[in-house]
Amino acid sequence: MIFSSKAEYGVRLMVELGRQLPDQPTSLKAIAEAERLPLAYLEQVVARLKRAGLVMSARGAHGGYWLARPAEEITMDVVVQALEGAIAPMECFLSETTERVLCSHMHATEAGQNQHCATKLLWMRVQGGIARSLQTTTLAELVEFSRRESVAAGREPVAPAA
Amino acid sequence: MIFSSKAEYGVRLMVELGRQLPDQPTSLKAIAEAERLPLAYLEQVVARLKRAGLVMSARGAHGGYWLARPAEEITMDVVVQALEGAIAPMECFLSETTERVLCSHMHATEAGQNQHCATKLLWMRVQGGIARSLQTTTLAELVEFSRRESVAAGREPVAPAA
DNA sequence: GCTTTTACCGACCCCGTTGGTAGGATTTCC
DNA sequence: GGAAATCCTACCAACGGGGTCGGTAAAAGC
Repeated sequence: MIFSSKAEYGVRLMVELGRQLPDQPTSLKAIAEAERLPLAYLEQVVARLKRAGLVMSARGAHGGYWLARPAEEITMDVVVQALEGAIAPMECFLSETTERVLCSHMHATEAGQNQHCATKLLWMRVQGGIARSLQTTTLAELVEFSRRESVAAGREPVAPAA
Repeated sequence: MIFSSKAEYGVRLMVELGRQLPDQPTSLKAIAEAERLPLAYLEQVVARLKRAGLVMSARGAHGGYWLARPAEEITMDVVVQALEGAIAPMECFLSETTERVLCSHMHATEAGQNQHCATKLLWMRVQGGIARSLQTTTLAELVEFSRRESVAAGREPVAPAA
């Protein structure tokens, strides 16, 4: 599998926040219940989003999380990167130090020369394909998609206080 | 990481076979030495390629493996699929029984209705991006790429018998 | 027919990551 | 002060990845 459950849960969490009024805190508990996800685990997930500056939070009673920017300005490559770390087709596409993706992908020959290994071309294309699809999708699109679905099902964004 | 070392090794193995004369067996040992890969592990990798009908083999002395079809007719989605199994962005994109990718990605609501979860749109796009890049790359391209590189480095395809 | 070379097969094993849980500390609102 | 929330760290079981090992079967050369 390409993405772990962290990506799945994190994206769903972001969508849920995108459905809310801006700048109004939503508690993790409400989101966990709405999405049927384990609260304690969601805490770890949302921590990554916070470190990446994608969400803001308020502690204490009536606290919670909200989007740091409008959903239109959040592209999914940033979200996924925050949740999964740099995504790359292969190990060697990662520079340990910078966590940035760059392709060395060489191996030494007997003559001591460096040579691009044959798979480089393929992994570059795959990586390009993924990056493009993530960069061209905004959180706002997913929120809109989600709204259409839930209107059809007659579901509220988050269980409102009864 | 998206692909495991099986994909990496397997692709390199296929490229190495693509560099050989057609229908002439090349031993795994030669390939393992040329690519500096563990022979015992390569055996497992090549077994997958064989099961998928991508390579053929002959046992005994002077035996080995060769491509079942010309490299021009082998697209990399088939190769990667053989090595890694069906690739999907998320667990739930896989049908257990068929190993074919199909997206149910629903979850039940309180009302008992099914609803596409919000991430579906995103994963679909990612999957499309990957599939396209794999389908539009042929083994022949990688072989050509590899030849250009090794000409520059003055390297032989596989160590010839001395 | 024996040896060598190869493909083929299955069991095993170490280790890092995943997907959590547990328990607490701290902050804020009422 | 108590309830509701975020925050933080440690821990843990299970799984998959990346191999190794040992052995068997077949084909070629002598």
